[in-house]
Amino acid sequence: MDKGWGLTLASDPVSVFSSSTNNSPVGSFLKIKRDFITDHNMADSRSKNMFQFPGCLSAGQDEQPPSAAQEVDFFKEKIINDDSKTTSVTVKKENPIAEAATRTSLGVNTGLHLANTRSDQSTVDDGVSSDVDDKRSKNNEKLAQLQVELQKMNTENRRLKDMLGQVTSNYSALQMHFVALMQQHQQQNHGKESNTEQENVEGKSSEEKRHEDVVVPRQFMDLGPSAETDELSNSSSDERTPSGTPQNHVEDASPKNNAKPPHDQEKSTFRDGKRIGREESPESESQTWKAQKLDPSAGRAAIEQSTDATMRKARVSVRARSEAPMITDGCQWRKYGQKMAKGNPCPRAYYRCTMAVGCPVRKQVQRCAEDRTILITTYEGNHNHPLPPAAMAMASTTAAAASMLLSGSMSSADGIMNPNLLARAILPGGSSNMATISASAPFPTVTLDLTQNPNPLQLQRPPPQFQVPFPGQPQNFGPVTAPQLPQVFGQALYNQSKFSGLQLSQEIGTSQLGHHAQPHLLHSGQQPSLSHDTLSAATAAITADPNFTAALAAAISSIIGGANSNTTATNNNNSNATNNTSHRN
DNA sequence: CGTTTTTGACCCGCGC
DNA sequence: GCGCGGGTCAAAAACG
Repeated sequence: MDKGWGLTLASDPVSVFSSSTNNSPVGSFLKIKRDFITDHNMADSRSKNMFQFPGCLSAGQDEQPPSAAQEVDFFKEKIINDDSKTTSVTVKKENPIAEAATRTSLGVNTGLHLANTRSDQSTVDDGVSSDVDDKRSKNNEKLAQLQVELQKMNTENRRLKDMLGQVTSNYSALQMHFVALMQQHQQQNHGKESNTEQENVEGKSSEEKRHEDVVVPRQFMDLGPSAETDELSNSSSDERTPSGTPQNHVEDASPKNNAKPPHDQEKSTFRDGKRIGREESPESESQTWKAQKLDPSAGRAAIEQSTDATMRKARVSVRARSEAPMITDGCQWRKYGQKMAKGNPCPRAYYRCTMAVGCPVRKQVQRCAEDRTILITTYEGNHNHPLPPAAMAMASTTAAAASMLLSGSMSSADGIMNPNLLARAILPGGSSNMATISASAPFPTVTLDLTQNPNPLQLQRPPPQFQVPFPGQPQNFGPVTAPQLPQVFGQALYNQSKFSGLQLSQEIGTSQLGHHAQPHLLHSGQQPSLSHDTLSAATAAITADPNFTAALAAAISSIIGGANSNTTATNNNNSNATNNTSHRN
């Protein structure tokens, strides 16, 4: 995942600009974006603010050389000084001198700096020569020029800032849009699943379920790199040894817990940390340790680990109608516990992902007490392994929602996210019955309600705010550029439709899920019910707006881009290392 | 025989 | 400090 589109949408200088003002909703976006963009600068104490993201939104941090943080800091100083320079000339004269060494050492030069340097040099020269007053007047002229230049830069900075705000806003909207899409896909899948199972004898349900768990993912494995991703992975995921991990290495790799023995480390963490300490921690620690052995820059692994821990605090609850004991989300789960939850006669089942050793993802499945046809599945954590496209739908959905939740909680000063923002992002149409947010402790939770069908696929109307021209955007978009998007997105939609029985053309304009003709179970090689015509028409409509296309390209690339770097199902260590997103997550 | 599920026990945080 | 509830563990049972 080399193409973090966060990097594309905003370079570091811009991201730094965004860090100065964060009170407005746009500021919230900016802050979110900044976290994505500059989280390579957050390996310090601010790493707690890091959260991973599905796809490669924070992939840049893994690609940044260790000096990247310095560069960012430098820019910060630069900005501060730029601000100050607008008010005073004398300050301007001093700071550039002080900064000159820094800038020179960093190999970064700005026109401003050069001008100041020349000014200083000219001072010396003039001092040697004759007229001091003339020299001063010249200097004043140059300073005036510098001021003008500064004003220009400030203006451009503001423009970039605004641009970034728009970009991040669009990004957020897109992401939640994607979430909504995935929900839709999953919902359809649920409907298909439940119908199928209703037709079968009760006793065969488990067999049916397993059949689906196996067949459905395999069915789409042929999507290959274009659809396969490790969008949720964030921690290096070699084959892990769940136990017997050399914990001393872990300590070394975990700067926060250096002083603590591993056990105390586990005990001292939060409730969630406790879980991590108990079983995820050995795994993650093992990952960290291995990464440290294999990768000299293993310190990032610890960051990733903490990122993962952060990610696990967010939960995504999916409410869906299903007769099956568990919704089919493409992953393989193993039940490790069952409890009777208070206030609900139905037991709550605990599952953990078994698609990869040490995958920290868990989920809880419980039927709704009021309506037992509703199955509430709560996901937690990020997959540290590649997912089949079938699993991607739900995984990316939940990871995106979790990321959104975390980003939202981080974006506000008091840790409470802006629900309006999310509601707008999730539901451009204004409906609010699809996703609810609970930021209450201990775990912020996003509930995606698939039991009611909102206006599906708002993609048909490109949101009007997608007007960012994305100047210079292609630089980091990687292979997924706007002209390629129709193919990519179309393929993605097509694949998703294959996976979940999404009926794009039928969905548009309809609002009742139950009215859909349920597609037959799709088998390998079988065409989905969605025709290419309708698909292409919808794709064309979606991609008609080039700006939306560009933004969507970024979103898509963030999710499926991981396949470019890694398509192996055995080990995605690389992608995890470069995909610290999150997410993904 | 290996894997998965079941289920009682255990741990831990939180509220009283 | 104690009880409660959520979450996890791990031995035993079930399954293929």
